[in-house]
Amino acid sequence: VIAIVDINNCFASIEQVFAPKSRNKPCIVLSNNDGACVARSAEAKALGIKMAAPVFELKEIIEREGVIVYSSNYVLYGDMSARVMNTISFIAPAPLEVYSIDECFFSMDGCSQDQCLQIASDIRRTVKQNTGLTVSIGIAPTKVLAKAANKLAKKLPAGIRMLDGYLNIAKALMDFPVEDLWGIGHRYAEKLKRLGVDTALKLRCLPESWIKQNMTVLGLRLHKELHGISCIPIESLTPDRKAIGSAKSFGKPVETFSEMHEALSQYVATCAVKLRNQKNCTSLISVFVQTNFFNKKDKQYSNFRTITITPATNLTSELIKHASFLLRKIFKPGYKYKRVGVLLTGFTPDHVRQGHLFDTKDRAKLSAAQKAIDAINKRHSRDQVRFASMGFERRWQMKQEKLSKRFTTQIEEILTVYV
DNA sequence: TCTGGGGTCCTAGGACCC
DNA sequence: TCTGGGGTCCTAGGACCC
Repeated sequence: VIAIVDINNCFASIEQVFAPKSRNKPCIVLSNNDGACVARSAEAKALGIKMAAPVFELKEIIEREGVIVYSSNYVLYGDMSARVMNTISFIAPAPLEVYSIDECFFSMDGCSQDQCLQIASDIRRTVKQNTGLTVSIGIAPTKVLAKAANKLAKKLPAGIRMLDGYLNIAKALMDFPVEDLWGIGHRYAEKLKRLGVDTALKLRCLPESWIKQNMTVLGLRLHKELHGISCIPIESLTPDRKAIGSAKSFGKPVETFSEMHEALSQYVATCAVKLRNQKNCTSLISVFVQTNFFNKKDKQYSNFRTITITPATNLTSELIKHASFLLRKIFKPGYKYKRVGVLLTGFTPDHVRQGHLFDTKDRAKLSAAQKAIDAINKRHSRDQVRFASMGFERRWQMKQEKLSKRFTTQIEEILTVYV
């Protein structure tokens, strides 16, 4: 038996915890650059505001209905998420798989139906008390069915739904839209609907051979899970990343090499910290540039280039040097750029790094310096010590006009309460 | 004016090995 | 006349997730 716990309207709900005036009101959270809507309170959903809708299309409804708008504040969401997961882990009978910022799975093997429901309601009550957030809980024999149960739970006042028994499950899947299944994206949904397969139950009734041929082994796994055969195990240990990247759109178009280079250096530094945190070195670095595809008037350009790094490294200084080299190769003047990005792949553990015959650098010394920088930045704030190439003016930085405070992680930004 | 960011996995095809 | 068998690795493209 598998449970999944999911925070309702996660980002919007977190903002509402810290801004009582926005509770029970339509409230949305925007993507980076305040570009599109990525989270909506129940009231905002009721107004018909769609997920991923661009803000300029929502302008009218925002003004007319007094919708409260926030930029995304990942420091705050990350910390609140950790508090929720921590709370759940004290009550859950098994280790959690933290699947995303707002969801976790855990096993309930060995619990009776009553125990499952009791644990679920304990979790709901305690998370609400500890964090002010509401969670929904789905319980079923497989992950795919638990996800479906979770979706159904959101429509119930109790916020908990358990699916068990082959026939009961069939009944629930009968009016479950196929596109709402975990693992069915818009491509497969279109294809299935064209064949008249519009519910989860109809998908479950298709023969395995058809599934395998048209939806690869991933589809096959999903199909078996719908039949109650668990194929996707709970993984409570998070594996190391196989790729680490950063690519953000600019707040305004960027045309100069120097500004592109500043932004790229910043993104490389961010990736390098993550790389060192998982104790890896990287041997492949790619850089890409992009103009704004939505802008039909300006001429468009995009390009990317990859090089192998020998010996593999995780030093920010070296990575910035390689990234600059690549940017110089693909940057063309005369365009209005929207985005620059970097992707690191080809990881090796840092303690078994392959050396290089002609490498003369004193790596022990460079690593020690890097460690000192990381320690300072960890204790104080991010980028307290940084490379000059990361820039100071930062005119390329993303737009975040409605950013809330980092209430739970910066003492200077703690919530003030008037009595 | 204005449309996010960061990931994973699978498959097919080509190059290459002995 | 006629040209094997059993593999690995890499890449691009496409699907998916939150």
